[in-house]
Amino acid sequence: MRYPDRAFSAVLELPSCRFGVIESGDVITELHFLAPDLPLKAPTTPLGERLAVQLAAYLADPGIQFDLPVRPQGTVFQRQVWAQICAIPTGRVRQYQAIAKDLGSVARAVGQACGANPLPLVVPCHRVVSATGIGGFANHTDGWLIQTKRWLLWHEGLLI
DNA sequence: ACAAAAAACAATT
DNA sequence: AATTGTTTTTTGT
Repeated sequence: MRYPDRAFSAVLELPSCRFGVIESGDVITELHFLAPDLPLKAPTTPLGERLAVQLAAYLADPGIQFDLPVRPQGTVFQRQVWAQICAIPTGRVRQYQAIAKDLGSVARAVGQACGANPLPLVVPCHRVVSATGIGGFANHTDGWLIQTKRWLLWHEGLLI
């Protein structure tokens, strides 16, 4: 997996892994799931602090919404997919197919756009699943990343 | 440096 | 195993 060259302004803790934050100026530009064995790093910026607070709130109650200044950058198609994903309410899932149909595209293209999502969790790409199973996560179909997707769905009451 | 071609991809039938 | 749409990487000029 390829990590960005810029440094994380904070590395927070999730039950199944770590969660890295990258910001530029006054907005968050990227979030990344990181391997569970990485060292934590306390937020060094007001924005990182704010995310840490909201993350803690989400861990306590999956119903809360993230409210952060973000700058999503991507192609037109990717932003359309991300907009569809943002429209999925907490505790609900949607299939790649369903989103593809709305956009006049195909499921596989939607999956690829999900993988390109720079703001996982805030843009809840974990709520998008395949027709036959759980689908992939962060460009993996197994390993601790997919475990993280399972955990998130479970946290929202969608899996046993 | 650019345009074209090929390959890759979180899927579905 | 064939196919889909989009993005990324490779190849040719």
